[in-house]
Amino acid sequence: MVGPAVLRRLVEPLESAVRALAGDGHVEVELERPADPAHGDYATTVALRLAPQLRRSPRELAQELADRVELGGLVEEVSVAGPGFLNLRVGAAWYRAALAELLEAGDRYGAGFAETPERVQVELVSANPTGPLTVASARNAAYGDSVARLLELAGHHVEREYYVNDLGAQIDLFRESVAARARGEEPPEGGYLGDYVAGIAARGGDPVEWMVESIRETLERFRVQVDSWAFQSEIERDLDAALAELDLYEEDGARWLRTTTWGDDKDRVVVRSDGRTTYFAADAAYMRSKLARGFERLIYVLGADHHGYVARLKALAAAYGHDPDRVEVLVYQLVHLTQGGEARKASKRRGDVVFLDELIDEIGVDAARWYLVMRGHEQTVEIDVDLAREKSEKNQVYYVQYAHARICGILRNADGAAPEPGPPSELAGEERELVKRLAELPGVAAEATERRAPHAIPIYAVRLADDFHRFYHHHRVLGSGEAEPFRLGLCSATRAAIARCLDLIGVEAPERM
RNA sequence: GGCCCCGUAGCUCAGUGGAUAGAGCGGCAGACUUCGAAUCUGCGUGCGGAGGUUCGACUCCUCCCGGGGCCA
Repeated sequence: MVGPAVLRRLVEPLESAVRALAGDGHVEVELERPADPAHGDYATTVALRLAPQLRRSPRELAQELADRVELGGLVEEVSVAGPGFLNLRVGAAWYRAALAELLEAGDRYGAGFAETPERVQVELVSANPTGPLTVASARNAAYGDSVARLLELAGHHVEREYYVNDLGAQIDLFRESVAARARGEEPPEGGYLGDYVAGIAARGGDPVEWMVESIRETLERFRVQVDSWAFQSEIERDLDAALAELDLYEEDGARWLRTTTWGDDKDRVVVRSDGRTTYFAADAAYMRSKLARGFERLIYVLGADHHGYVARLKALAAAYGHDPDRVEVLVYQLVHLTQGGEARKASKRRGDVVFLDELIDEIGVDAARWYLVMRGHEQTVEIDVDLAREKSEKNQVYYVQYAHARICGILRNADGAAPEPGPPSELAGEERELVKRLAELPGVAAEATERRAPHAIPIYAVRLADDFHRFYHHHRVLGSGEAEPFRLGLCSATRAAIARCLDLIGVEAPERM
C-alpha cells in the first residue's frame, strides 16, 4: 500500500499473518479509519474479503488473525467486531513514531510515491488565441495544473504544454475583425465583437501574437507555468510526413483513418476529396510530434464538449504504433457562475463572457483556484462570486490558510524551542486525531494522483485544518511543560502538510493574514 | 435518435463494495483578562424510482424518470 511507514508497520504484520493462514496468494491489507471511535483507530476488512475463497467463517478468520498477528508495542488492542472486521487500537508509541516520521520527512512527506517515474506531458488549456481566457479555460488550467503538480509530487517528470491554434477559419476571422476595427468598420459577419478587439486593434502588430502573449500573462498570474508552447503553424510543416506514416484508405475520393478499430463511432476523414486536410489531420501531426519527443505518457485535458475526441486520439496513438493506454484524455465539466442567486451567463457571442482575468480581479487567485479545483472534475461546478470574494469564515480557502498562518504565529513565538516526539506517554484525543489525519496525507495524495482527482486535496486540507483548529482550541502549545515539544512537533508537521496541500492546488500558504 | 456527465440535507457539494452516509453555506443558542475569535462548542432533514449481483450497495449491472452537454 502507499502510505507512511507507520501505517506500513501495521499493514505488513497483518499481511504476514494473512499469508500464514491463506497460503501464498497475493494479499493486500488495506486499513481504513472507522467512523465510530468505538471501533478503534484503524480497521481492516481483510477477513471479510478472504472468507469466501477460503470457505471459512469471516469472524473465525478474523479471530485467528487477531491471535496470530505480531504488532509489537505499537498496538494496544486487536479486536474482532461485526461480521468480521478487525479493529486496531494504536498506543502512544505509535503516535510518537508517526510524529517522528513526519518531522524527519519534513517538506518531502508524502512525496515520491510513483512506482516507476515517467516522462509525462500534460497538454492544458490550448484555447484558441482569438480572445482572453474564459472561466471554462480557467477550470482547465486549475484542474490540469493540479494534476501536473500531483504527478510531480509522485516523482514523474512533467512538462506542461499549450497548443496554439494559430491557423484556420477562426483565426482568419479574428484577424479580419481586428483589421476592420482598426479601420473603424464593423467586423465581418459572425466576427469577434468584444472590447478586447478594439484594444488589440489600437496596438497594431500581429493580433494573434498579442493574444498569445496576453494569455501567457494571464496563466502566469494564475500560477500556471507553461513549459512549452506548440504552434499549429509549426507542427503542420511536418504534416505530409505525419500523414505518410498513417495507414489510410480511400473512399468517396477522400482519405480516411480507420479509427473505429479503437472504439470511435465512425472513421475520420484526414484528407478531403478536394485535397484539403482536415482538423483531424492537424491532430495527427501534433500527436506524432508529441510521440517523437519521447514522452511515455500523454495527458490531454479537455472540456466536456470535446468528449468525442477520446477515441480518435487514442486511435491516433495506436496508428503511430504506441500504446493507446498511455494516452489519457481527462474530461472536465462546465463552470457556472452565480451572483446573488442569479446565474451569470457566459455567452461567447455577446459581450458578457466572464474572463479569467476578471474572475481573478473579483475574487483573487487563491479563491479562484480553490473553487475551480475543489469539486470533482466530472461534476459541473458552480461558483458563487459573492461568497468566493468574501474573506471570512464562510470561505473555506481562508479557513485553511488561517490554520497555516496561525501555526506560523505559534512557531514564531516558540523562540527556538525544538519540536520532537518525546517519550511515550498519554496523549489527548485531539492530539491523536491530528496525528492520524496527518498520517492520511500520503495515501490521499497517491489516490488523488491515481484517479487524476485533485479535488481530494482541498477536501483533505479542510479536515486537516479542522483537526488543527480543534486541537489548538483545547490545548496550549507554548508553556505546556512536558507536552510542549510534542505539540510544537504537531504544529510543525501540520504546517508543512497544509503548505503541501495548498501548493498542490496553486494556492498560497501565508505566514500572516 | 446515439454518446458523455450529473441526480445525496433548504442551497453548493464530499463519499468509486464495509459498521450509525459527512462538510460548508443558510438558521438557532453558547464560548475570548490565556500561543491569532478569519477560531471553537452544541441543535436537523437526505442517497430520484424500480429491479438485480453481494455476507454487505450512495458506490457495481439493467430499466425508468429528471437536469446539463456533445454529435447527428
